[in-house]
Amino acid sequence: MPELPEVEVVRAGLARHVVGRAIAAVEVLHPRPVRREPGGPAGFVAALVGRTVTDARRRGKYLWLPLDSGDAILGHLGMSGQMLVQPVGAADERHLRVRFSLVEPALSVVEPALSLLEPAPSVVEPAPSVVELVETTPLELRFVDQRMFGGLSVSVGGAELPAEIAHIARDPLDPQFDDAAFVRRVRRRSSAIKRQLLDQTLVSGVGNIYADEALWRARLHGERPGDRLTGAQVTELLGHCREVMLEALGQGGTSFDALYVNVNGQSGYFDRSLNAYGQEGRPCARCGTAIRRISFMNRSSYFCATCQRPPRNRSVPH
DNA sequence: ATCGCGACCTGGTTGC
DNA sequence: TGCAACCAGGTCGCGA
Repeated sequence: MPELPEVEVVRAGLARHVVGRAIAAVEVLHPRPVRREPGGPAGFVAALVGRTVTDARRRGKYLWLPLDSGDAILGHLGMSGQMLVQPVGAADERHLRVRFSLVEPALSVVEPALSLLEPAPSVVEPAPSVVELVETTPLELRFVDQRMFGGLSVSVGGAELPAEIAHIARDPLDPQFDDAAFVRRVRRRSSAIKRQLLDQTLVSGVGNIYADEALWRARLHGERPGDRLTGAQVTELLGHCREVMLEALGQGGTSFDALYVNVNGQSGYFDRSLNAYGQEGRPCARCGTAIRRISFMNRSSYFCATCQRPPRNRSVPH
């Protein structure tokens, strides 16, 4: 499930392979992923054809591609979304929903070396062989999404920050994230701490998996009310959110070098490094107690009942 | 205003 | 064997 680290890997891939290219054609193969588009599939296509992608940005789990028109393509991967960069002619994926045909911008055709002299600031300079492939092969950006919880839309004037996601908080890896304000807000609410971690208006990018992992590291049960936690506890928990997502990002980093931008590989993090999520019945890495699974917020929550004591003053069935 | 829940989706797995 | 129920869960919208 794409959470912040996986979405960031996708963003970096788009920054490398898509930014600077022009959109020659758009094909919407299923209407649902563009359901948020006021103009429907036709409006979506019309707003994009002929535009050039100027950047690849992210806030929380949302991605957007600013365009030379001042608009942006706003996207969310949902549960199963992928952004794939494929050569023209590659077989269609089973759940291909939207296809963008990308052409080289005129500048690169005339002066192919320019992009080498001016790499995007936040992107590691790609290996020469990759650059050659990218700049000589016609590409497609493909939105593939089996379950279609994800979506794409055109955000009018949204190049800097789409108005549609103005309510989404900064994420913990954003240098401008306000730790003190987060701690203050959490401690003002009686809502369960896990619910607050998943509230994208408080902190973005954290999903069910990294919430469980951060709570395990902090030795906190997800049903503990926020207003019953100390400032030190919330601060430590926030640090664990950062830590666990940075570790996952590090393990997903290998796909930065691939032309094939994939989020479904789950960054390799899932196979080895999870201490709580999905570990029902396995011994806790700290104390050996079997990890338990409970239903919370109509989701699964995994925790160690020894290290993460459930709150006492609540009528929680067990 | 805040809070919490159901709906939206598909396909793999489980249960009868 | 066949079919129904269940499960995965991010986000939105609605009702309390």
